[in-house]
Amino acid sequence: MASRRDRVDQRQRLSAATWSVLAERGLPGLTLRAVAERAGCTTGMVLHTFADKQALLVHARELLHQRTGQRADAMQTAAETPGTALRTVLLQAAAPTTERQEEARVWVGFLAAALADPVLAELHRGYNRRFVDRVRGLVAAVRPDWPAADCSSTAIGLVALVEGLNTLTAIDPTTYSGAAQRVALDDALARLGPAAAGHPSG
Amino acid sequence: MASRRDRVDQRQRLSAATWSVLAERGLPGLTLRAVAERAGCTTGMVLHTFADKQALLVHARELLHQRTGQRADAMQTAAETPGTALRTVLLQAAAPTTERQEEARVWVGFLAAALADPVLAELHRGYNRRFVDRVRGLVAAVRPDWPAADCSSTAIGLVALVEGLNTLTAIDPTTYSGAAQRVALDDALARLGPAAAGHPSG
DNA sequence: GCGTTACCGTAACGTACGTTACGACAGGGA
DNA sequence: TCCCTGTCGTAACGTACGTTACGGTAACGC
Repeated sequence: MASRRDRVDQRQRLSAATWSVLAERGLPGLTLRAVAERAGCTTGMVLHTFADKQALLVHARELLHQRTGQRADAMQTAAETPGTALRTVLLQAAAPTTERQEEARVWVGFLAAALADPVLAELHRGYNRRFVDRVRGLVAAVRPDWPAADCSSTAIGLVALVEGLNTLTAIDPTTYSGAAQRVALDDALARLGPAAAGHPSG
Repeated sequence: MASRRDRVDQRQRLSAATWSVLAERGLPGLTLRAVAERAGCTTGMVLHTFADKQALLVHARELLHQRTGQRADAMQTAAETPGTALRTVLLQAAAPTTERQEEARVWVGFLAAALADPVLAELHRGYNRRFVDRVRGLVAAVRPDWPAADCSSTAIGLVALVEGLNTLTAIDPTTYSGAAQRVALDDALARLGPAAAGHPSG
């Protein structure tokens, strides 16, 4: 007998609920009961869809990466030049809008959870290294004249800047406003030359 | 009757134990029992010294800021030029050594706790803004010819870079090694001109 | 030396967590 | 129609948490 309900859809809805609770209540408030209440079901259904809490966390973490990754893909393919691709990818990875600030809080929550959960830590490292690789490739496309080592160090610096903006915006959106993030990013991109400079239109 | 034991010393030892547990077990493992065990006492003594868990957390957070602030003060006053002052202050704020990586993990833990605790959040914002002010002053000292707005945005960018390095090192010390952090920081400081360039001696 | 007072370990309480077991219910095959 | 299998809500379990109450103990004032 096949499944009477859509299991994949249920997993996604529960992951979204996990994400929502994590953004609103923070890591200590992320309980199975809170997730079930947000998803409109019971803990029994949650643990019937996922084996345990860690499986739910892992799937929610994968969902977060999937969303950000798809957005980065869209930005990268839509860009006309490598310079705009690099800038838009980095900018959307930061948290310039209120919606992205929620993602930033979720990201910080997963990061803190990963410090005590080896599985989440390994996921986090993998995703972040993939992001560094993506940025490294874009830097190399913008500056083909640079040696690989320079592209790598530049990519690491850019990723650290973006994730730092993410982290700081999560706790202090006033100081680290969207405009301030754009300025900081364009400032860093200015070292790559005019090919990666930001446009006035945003 | 005066206190028979040194209350101040006890608070500091308990805060250090809080810090130690937070670095080792992460935020979920930070319990009063774990802190008491690490400090070599019982939960009764912990809650006799601090009113509740949040008071312990707040004091430990203040201790972390006190240590980093004192280190920054020492670096700043020992520096011979504003350029070296800015560089050393930023570099020690990052996590180039194993010891600082432990601090970085603690910092991330407090950050995640602050997302759900308004008191810790306000503390975090205050400390971070003070750090931004410090960096802004050093940037202005290095480049007196820059307008104030440029100094502010540069300071925000440098702080975001440093905290980003902190965050990423906490979970992936391999990718974000001490050498990589120095390169990324010197790369960003190169935009301030030769006055803030890093010395080969480290 | 004795009463008082502050200190702190012990033990328990209530609560909330993750997890498990069980029963009700609904959809397909014979 | 009857059964059987999968699905999910209900309720409970054991555990660990923050917190509180209480008793023993050691230091100070007299």
